Amino acid sequence: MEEKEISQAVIGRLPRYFRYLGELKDEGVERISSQELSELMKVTASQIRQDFNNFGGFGQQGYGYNVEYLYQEIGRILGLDRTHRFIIIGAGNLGQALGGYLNFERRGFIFSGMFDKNPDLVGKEVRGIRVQPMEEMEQFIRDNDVDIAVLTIPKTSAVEVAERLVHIGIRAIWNFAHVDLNVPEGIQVESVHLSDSLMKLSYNINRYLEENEQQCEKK
Amino acid sequence: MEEKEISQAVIGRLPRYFRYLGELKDEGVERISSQELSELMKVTASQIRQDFNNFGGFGQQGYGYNVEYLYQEIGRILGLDRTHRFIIIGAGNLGQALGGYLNFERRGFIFSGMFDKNPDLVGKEVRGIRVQPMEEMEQFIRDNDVDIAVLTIPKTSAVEVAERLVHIGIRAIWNFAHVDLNVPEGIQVESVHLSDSLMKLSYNINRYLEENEQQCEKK
DNA sequence: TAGATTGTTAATCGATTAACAATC
DNA sequence: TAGATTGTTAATCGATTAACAATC
Repeated sequence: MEEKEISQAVIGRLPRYFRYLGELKDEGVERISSQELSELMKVTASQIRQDFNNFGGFGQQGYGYNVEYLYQEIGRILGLDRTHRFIIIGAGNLGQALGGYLNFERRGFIFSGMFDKNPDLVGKEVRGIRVQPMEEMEQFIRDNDVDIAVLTIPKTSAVEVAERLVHIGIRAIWNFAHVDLNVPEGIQVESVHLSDSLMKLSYNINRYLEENEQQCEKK
Repeated sequence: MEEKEISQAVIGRLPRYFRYLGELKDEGVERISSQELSELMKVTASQIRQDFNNFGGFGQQGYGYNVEYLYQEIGRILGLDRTHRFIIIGAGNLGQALGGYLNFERRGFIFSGMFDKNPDLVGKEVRGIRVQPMEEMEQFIRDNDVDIAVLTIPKTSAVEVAERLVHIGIRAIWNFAHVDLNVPEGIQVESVHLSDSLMKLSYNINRYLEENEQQCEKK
């Protein structure tokens, strides 16, 4: 039974489909064609159909796709029908921001614990969760069936904490530290490198400026 | 004078090169070959050479690349030799986290102003910057030569605020709201969709679980 | 000069788009 | 049945990798 591997390019587009379908659903739209969806999302209808057909036929010839059904199926593919318990390591502003973000809860991501090595932050509460010292992390993960650890700590400590997480058998790491984490196969890492994102923006600003300067010179 | 357009795939890799080269530089490494760098970064040497050669020849046959020089050149390509003034719109935890992030300053991104529509937050200070009411945004952008607006507000207000920013002639938007912003050509938008990132993680966790379940069944 | 390693061209691979037969 | 639109195969495009001549 050979399962074809789905490319990460496709996976990366699923959340966006999910978002648009959720909005359509909320607006009471019942059916949509790949053509209509393509105009809304500014991608090709071909790509939409190809993407969905990686997972089986969700549509019906002559009709299109049922919004509610497709929404649910994509949610299921993304694993949003299961619950995932997560802890946040690093109780600074970013950690607090993520802990307070209620939309995660709606998608089955349960904020279960928070840790910090700074004694001043220990004991503080974020959305009903008390910040604990780092020493209690391993025990807490074991006792509370934690799937995901969110790293909102500086890169200097991130590597070391990641090693502890791997050792205790964490399933996934959502990494906000500005460093690449090397973990064994089977442990999932998703990194959000904010400054990389900002640098890309900077490049595109300046590229645009330069193009315009050239055009002015031509005149 | 036909300028070849650099693909966003390449641009997206530049910040990572920049980061590794910065670390090598700090460690006092003087020269590095594409082969060595490829082992460090876990990409192919071929890709590294191709990427760099989009911008001209930075290396020397038989020698490799000078770390310091390459680091500077990539920084320049990314526009990090210029300063960019940014304001943060939305003074919640995420906005405060970004405002407090000192590393941006080191790269030439100057935190200049902060705005919120909530009167309770107006007047509060984040790293010496006073939160102002939304009404003052346009005047502030005009007076302070602001390049980038960072949106850390809910999606409901993000679309409306983005329109105001476009109207006043902002150059770039760094968007953390969970919505796609449609802006005219020439205004740069870089979106960080945190829940999309979390959903990708969720997919990969569950994919791995399912693969293992299948393997168990086989036995 | 000999060895190393780039810059660059050519080959391969994968992802996107186009086309259309299948079918609701 | 006729029209619409999917699912899927084939064509195209772009990105990655391999190979090697140029050259430091």
